[in-house]
Order: sequence, then C-alpha cells, then structure tokens
Amino acid sequence: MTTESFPVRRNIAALKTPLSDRPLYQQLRDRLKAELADGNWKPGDALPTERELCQRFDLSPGTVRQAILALVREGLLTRRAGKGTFVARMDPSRGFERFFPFRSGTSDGQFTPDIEVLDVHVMAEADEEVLTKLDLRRPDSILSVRRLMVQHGTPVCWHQSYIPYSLVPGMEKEDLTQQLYRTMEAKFGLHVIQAEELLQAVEADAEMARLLQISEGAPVILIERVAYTFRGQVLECRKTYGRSDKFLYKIQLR
Amino acid sequence: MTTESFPVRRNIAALKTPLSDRPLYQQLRDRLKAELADGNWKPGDALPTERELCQRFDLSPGTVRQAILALVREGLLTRRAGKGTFVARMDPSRGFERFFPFRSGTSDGQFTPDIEVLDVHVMAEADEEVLTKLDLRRPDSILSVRRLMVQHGTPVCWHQSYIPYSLVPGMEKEDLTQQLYRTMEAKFGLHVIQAEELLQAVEADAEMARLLQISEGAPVILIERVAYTFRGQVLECRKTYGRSDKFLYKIQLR
DNA sequence: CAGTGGTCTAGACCACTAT
DNA sequence: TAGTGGTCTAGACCACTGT
Repeated sequence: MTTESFPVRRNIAALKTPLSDRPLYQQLRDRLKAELADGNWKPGDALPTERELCQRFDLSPGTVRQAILALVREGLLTRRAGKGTFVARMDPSRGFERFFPFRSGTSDGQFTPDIEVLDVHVMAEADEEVLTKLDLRRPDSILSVRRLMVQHGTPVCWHQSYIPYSLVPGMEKEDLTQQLYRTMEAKFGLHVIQAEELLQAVEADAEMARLLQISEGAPVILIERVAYTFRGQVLECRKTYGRSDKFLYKIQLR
Repeated sequence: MTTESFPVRRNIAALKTPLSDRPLYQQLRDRLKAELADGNWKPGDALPTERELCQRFDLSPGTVRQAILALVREGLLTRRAGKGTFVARMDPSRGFERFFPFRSGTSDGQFTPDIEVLDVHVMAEADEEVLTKLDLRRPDSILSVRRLMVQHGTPVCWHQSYIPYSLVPGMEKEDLTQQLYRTMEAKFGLHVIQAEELLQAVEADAEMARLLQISEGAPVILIERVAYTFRGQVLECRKTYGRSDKFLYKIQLR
C-alpha cells in the first residue's frame, strides 16, 4: 500500500521542468524547443546525436526519433544522413519562396527582385496599431524600414516593415537590400518560424500610385503580415502593396 | 556465386506493382494511396487495422505505422484510438476553413454564408482556358455553377465553377446550396485533397459590380482555384470574386 | 575508418472504444 | 471483455559522410 502520490507517467530529466503527465517524446520535443527558444543553439549548429540524446535522457532510439522528427516537420531542425541534426536556417536557395509566395506576372518563374531601400529610421514611438501588432505592452523603440521591389526595371511591390528595435539594435546600419529575415538570423540570431498574412484588394492612393508607377485608384493587393519566432514572439509586422498586374499571390491548400 | 540479379531491397507483396528499391514503408504508403485513388475504400470507411496490415504484408508494426501516419499527415486518413483508421472525409465542422481561408470583415469569426445559386447548366463545349485548367485533352461536357455568398444580407463574394461532367453526372439536380466538395464526396465519392490558388486585385466590371452591390471600378479580390484529387487529377476550376471591404483572405505560412 | 541518420524488427504495456 | 490506436523499448543493419 502506497501513501505517496507519484506522477502517472515517467518524466524525462529536465531542469526547471515541472513533473508532467505527457508522453516522453512530447516532453523531449518541448525541452529541445525550449533550448532553441533560449538561443542555446544557433541556426546551423549541430544538435546532440540521437544516441547521445538516448543516453542523456535514458530513452529508446524510437522515442528520441519521434521528438526530433516532429521538430523537423515544424521546420525548426534539418537532418542529413551521415552528418547530423542541425538547427534550421533560412535557406537562401528557397529564398523568397517560403514567406513570399509570389509570382510576378503570369510566369511561374523565380521572383528575385532588386531591392531598393526607400527609408530606414528608428522611431521612439509608434501608433497604437503597430504596437498592438508587435504585441508590445509598453512603448518601445521600433525600427521602420520601407523598401521597393523592382523586377526588370518595373516596380512590383513595396512594403513598410516594423521591427522591435530592442531585438535588432544597430540593424539600421546593416545592408538592407537583402532579405530582412536573413539579416535578422545572421546578425541577431533571430529565426522566423511562422507568419500570418491577411490579404485584401484596395485602391491605390497617391503614395502607392507614385511608388508603383500606376494611376491613383487602380487596384492594389494589400498584404498585412505578422512574423513570429519561438513561443509566439512577434518579430515583425509589415504591410506590402503589390501592383495587381505584376504581382500574383500563389497558395497551396492541403 | 549468384548469376541471378535480385532487387537490392525486399518488396512488399503488391499485385501489379513493379519491383521497387524504395523503403518498405513508402511502398506500403503508395500501395494504400493507390487503393484510395481507385476508390476501393470510400470516405468514412475503416481501413484494415495495424496488426492486420502487419500480417498481410509481413511487416513490423513500426513500419506499418510509418506508412499510415504519413497518410494521416497528408490528410487522407484519420485515426481514433480504440476505434480504428478511416478514410478522411470533408469535415462539416471545419466547414469553410480548409479550402476557404476567408474572414468576413475584420472579425475573426466563422464564415458561414448563405449560398444562392445563380446559374447551373451543362455545357457541351468550353473555351480553351477552362479545358486547359481542367486538364481535359479532348472536349468534354462540363458542369458550370455560379453561386453568390451572402452574409447578414450583404453579398460577400460570388464564384464561377467548372467541373468535368463525366465525374459528376446528374449533379445539376442536386442541392447546390451546400459546399460543392461535400456534395461531390457524398454523391460521387470524389475527394478533394489539394487545391492551388492564385490571388490578384482587379477592378469590378459591370457584372461583378451588380452582383456584389458595389460601384464599377471598385477593387475586387480575384481568386483562381484549381482543385485536385488523387494522382493530380483535376476536379474543379473556379474563379471567386470578393468584395474587398467584406472579404479578407487569411493564410498561415510555416 | 568511425560516426551519423534512415530503415526495420518484434515485441511490450497503456488508454480508449464498443459490446 | 476484446480490439483499437498510442506509446515505448532495445536492439539490428544499412547508406552516407568526413578523416
């Protein structure tokens, strides 16, 4: 007869982790995810091998595998046979594909525009809408970036982007004609793992018309994006304005 | 010394299947997928249990599991502990969510519009664009459906849909105020498993303006969709026109 | 060569479901 | 109670990688 109450399920050895009744592979997955979130490993770093994790947490290969493959499917890790398991990085060859599901014109070709920086500055304050989207409770400095995408000499879209400055101090001095997410990863160790987009059609106002070289009132596609890293932390909010005749948005639904 | 040449890898017992050098779990996955494609099981039907599949193909539980879970992730199967593995069906509760990533207005609520059938007819011929999209080599009869979505008395969007009539004979007599994909599944055993959408912003012409109760030239979001079933077979192509002030398109990128 | 992930085996016990 | 999927074990052998 036992008087002590024990957790129903065995727990993996994890510091600071309360006893859990969840499956072991989920406990390990969350533990690894937490380490990634804390920045203990940086993009491109190698994780411990399967066998090492088996020993460290006293688990079977199958259980460890289940945890790792879940993170691979989430896009946080990549594996290569014979080499190891690594923290995923923004893949320059996938380039604009992952978070830029665009096609220019009707061709299915690559969208590899030239990027022109229109304006960069650090704002001491921002309006309520931006603060809300960035999920900043207190007013904080914000980096504002405005860029124009030009393909074959024709403006295709432009965007206004806001990033919490405390996450990217000094970013205004970096080369911003590259993908912003690449720079944020390479220089600040920030990893965009998810984004949400809201699309609508609007009429071009004077500024949009000027930048996109179209007439006022012409239809423009507006994409509002919020980009997240681990634990739902917001890294960026952005509004993109696209010329409807040069800019298509392609999506696969499953 | 062997003079015969053997396949490098063992093969599962599958009729009509050429010898393969692919992993066993992939062979089983493809075999099950082929049976689904051939309509041997219909949406809602139970598959053989894991243990049955182990016996039938002389495989280990882990290998069978790997094949089944891949199909679950593709959305073709669902599993319930204690019950079994089933062919996935269009989930009415997910309703418009899966293939209709819309939000009406700025609210994040459900999009559950009333559907008004504007026009249904069977066409003996169709123009080149539709034939190409439906991937019909030879001219074939095509079902044309035009419907209007109304929410709270306000028209939100309307669409023009084309379906190869040979796949849905008699569908024009069905109740078309429901989700088309539900009807196609329930009455014709057709299962939409994937769709591709292309979005752009356009100006409303006279017809769009009339149907959506907006002024000519107002911005309208145009969504061109092609819907597929197994093996890349096209089930439908559709153009949806949405009122930009009542109709948002929301996407998660990962 | 040693070490990695990829595949596969042959079971075990559990929680959940329906009868 | 019998049967299902969910979890977990404790290995094996393979192909691929870099030295």
